[in-house]
Amino acid sequence: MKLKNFNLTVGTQIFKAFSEEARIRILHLIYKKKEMCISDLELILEYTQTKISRHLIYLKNSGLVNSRKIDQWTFYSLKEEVEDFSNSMFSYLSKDATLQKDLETYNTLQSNRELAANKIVNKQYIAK
Amino acid sequence: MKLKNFNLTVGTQIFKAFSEEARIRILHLIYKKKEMCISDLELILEYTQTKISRHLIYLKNSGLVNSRKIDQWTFYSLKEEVEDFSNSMFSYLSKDATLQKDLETYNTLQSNRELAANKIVNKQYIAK
DNA sequence: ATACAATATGCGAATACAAGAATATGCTAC
DNA sequence: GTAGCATATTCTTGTATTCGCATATTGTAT
Repeated sequence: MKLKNFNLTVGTQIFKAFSEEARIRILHLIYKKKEMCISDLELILEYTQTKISRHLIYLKNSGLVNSRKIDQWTFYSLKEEVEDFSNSMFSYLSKDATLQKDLETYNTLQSNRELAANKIVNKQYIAK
Repeated sequence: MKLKNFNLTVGTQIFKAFSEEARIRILHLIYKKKEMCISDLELILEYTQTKISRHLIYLKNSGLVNSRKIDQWTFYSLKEEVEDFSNSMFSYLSKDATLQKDLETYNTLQSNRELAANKIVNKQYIAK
């Protein structure tokens, strides 16, 4: 589903969201993994909790992500309307070393069962 | 021609360039009309000279535009490497009312021969 | 109730950005 | 040389961003 009115105002807001390294890395993981919580992003990106929390709130206020609580975790997911746009953007960035490494780090941590996502017993929670 | 290495660093820089209404409107006219000078942008967008000059220098430093002098005018054009990317971006924004109006204003001013582009006698100058 | 985990927020500091006014530069024409 | 035009730059002001630290909030487990 595409953004209905991608005008100047909405556009600048979305571009601004993508104009920060931390936000791109966060968005990228959300985009690839469908859902991410702060503590997992903390482990993967090695940012402080404050930093990640704030950027996620920024992204939520900008209308790029949704959030929902599962137990003590807040999971953030990409809004349907921006999936198409994000797809374009991340195809441009598909070769970036940092973003590739982030995905590898995710996989390693998941294999080692160190992610919060592993602690969710009922897998239906995670299923989109 | 595509950007060879559209990585995180280059990406955030380009996104930042697009995250400002004034810069988008300027870039859009450059994109559509191939070349624009400050005084023409001043007439069309009704921004101050300082504002336009600064944003153009910003865009040049960010590697999005080229510049060349013709007589007393400095003409700015899109860099080949970002044409593909700009094409995507402006297709998202193709329905925007402000951007459409800017093009109409350009046409009106050009018909009335009020643009600097009209004052260039030798049309070969403008031809890309 | 105490302790802990995940997340959010108030505060303060450093930095970056955007913009106008005035001025400077450089080029053209007379 | 003087005047005028197009553009760039300096100075300054106000505003926005980003971030860490410490603290608050909410929920869970014991």
